Amino acid sequence: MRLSNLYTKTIKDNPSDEQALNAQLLIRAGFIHKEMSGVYSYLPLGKRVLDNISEIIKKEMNELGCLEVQMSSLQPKDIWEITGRWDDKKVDNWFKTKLYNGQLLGIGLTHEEPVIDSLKSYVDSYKNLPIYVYQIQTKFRNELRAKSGLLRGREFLMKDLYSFSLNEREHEIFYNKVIKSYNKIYSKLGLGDITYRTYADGGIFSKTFSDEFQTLSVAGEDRIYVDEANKIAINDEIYNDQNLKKLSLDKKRLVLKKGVEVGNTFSLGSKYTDQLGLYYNDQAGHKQSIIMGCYGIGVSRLMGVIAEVFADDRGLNWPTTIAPFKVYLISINENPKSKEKTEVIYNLLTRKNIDVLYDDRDMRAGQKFADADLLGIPYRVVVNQDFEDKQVELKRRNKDKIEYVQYDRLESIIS
RNA sequence: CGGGGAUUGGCGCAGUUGGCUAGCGCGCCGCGUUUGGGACGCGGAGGUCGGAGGUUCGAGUCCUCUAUCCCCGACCA
Repeated sequence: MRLSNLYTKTIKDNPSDEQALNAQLLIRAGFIHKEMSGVYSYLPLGKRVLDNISEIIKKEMNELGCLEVQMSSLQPKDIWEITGRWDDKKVDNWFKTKLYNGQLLGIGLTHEEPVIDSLKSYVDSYKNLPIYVYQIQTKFRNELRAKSGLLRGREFLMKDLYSFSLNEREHEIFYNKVIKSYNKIYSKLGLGDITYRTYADGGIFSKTFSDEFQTLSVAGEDRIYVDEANKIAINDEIYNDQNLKKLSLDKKRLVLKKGVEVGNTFSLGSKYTDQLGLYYNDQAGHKQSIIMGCYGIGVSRLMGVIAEVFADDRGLNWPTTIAPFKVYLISINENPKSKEKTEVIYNLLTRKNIDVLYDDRDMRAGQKFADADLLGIPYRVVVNQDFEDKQVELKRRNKDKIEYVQYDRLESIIS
């Protein structure tokens, strides 16, 4: 993409209505636009990052044998009344609205009820199970207080997976596969070293523990006790001697840190499937309960966390796997010859499916460098008329070293 | 929802004890000089001060209400 085609532009001053680093940088760099508190639009650059994160997640989900769907955001209240979760006293962050005829609707904040309800049309035999369905969809939650930019919004993108298994044993097996898969996802996103599986409260979902995935960050609102050597943690909310013993955690190894919850997994048993009447017939023709699990990953929250933890004083710094573009291409000391060479490189890399952001604007070098840094593009390629034939300058966003390479070698270095 | 802070061109800010045509920086438009780390000069465009009501000869400045944003707390299946 040519930068001259991008309508967003960078700004030097931090917005006055944001304190959170992730929001400040993402707004300054033109990745997101704030619509209101806790609600952001994703602009061309931000949309690419969001899509890249989604793709990584999708790939892992599909490898687990999960099927992607997209459920509705508008929700009828009756199925939620069956489980008691329509009640504002039980679930206090619903957005609710109504049709002109007076019928009440909820705006989706999670999808256990509707996914179960829809499966009733298709599941009646043990032969139909297991079923794993997921979606990446915008969720709406009427938070009392939105905060921290993308970390806690009222409208956000989330991956939610629901599993339906024949029995507890099969559920456990799948549940553990999801945990592994989640670890893979966070590694690919560059967060592997600072993201911990964390024991947490099962909430109203279940009496047992749930698993959270917490990424260490000073911006986090969760307090977790981390066992670094064993790569495990426990949330402050369930931290007590009894639970430590139950989970066989060693108090002496635990260090208190702040984390951002970037994922969670729950074992739901047959609570919701029973309530909503989703059963299967076993081989003997007897009605059996279905064991359910639900598994979330905050996609837009991840974008905020990643922006936050990798940023430096010059701006964003995306991992190569999710950067909106791999290469920021600059031609300076513009003359016809170097411009021509830059065009050649742009076309070459683009043809090789490497995402290049070509800064073809008529601007001074300093501004282009500053923008390359602020946008956090992993590789910067500079063409200068003084360079010999095929030589270009290559610099990584997170390193100071500058190297000079032949441009036909770029592809192998970058990918 | 409790407490604290904020609201002045697109963005970031200043605006004395109420007083004259509401300033500055960034950005934007034009011309010229520049051109490897957010250049410089000259000339322009753009705001009625979040909203409503009130006090006053006179309100961006004072009072009341209200909206929105940020932070702390509570809450977060």
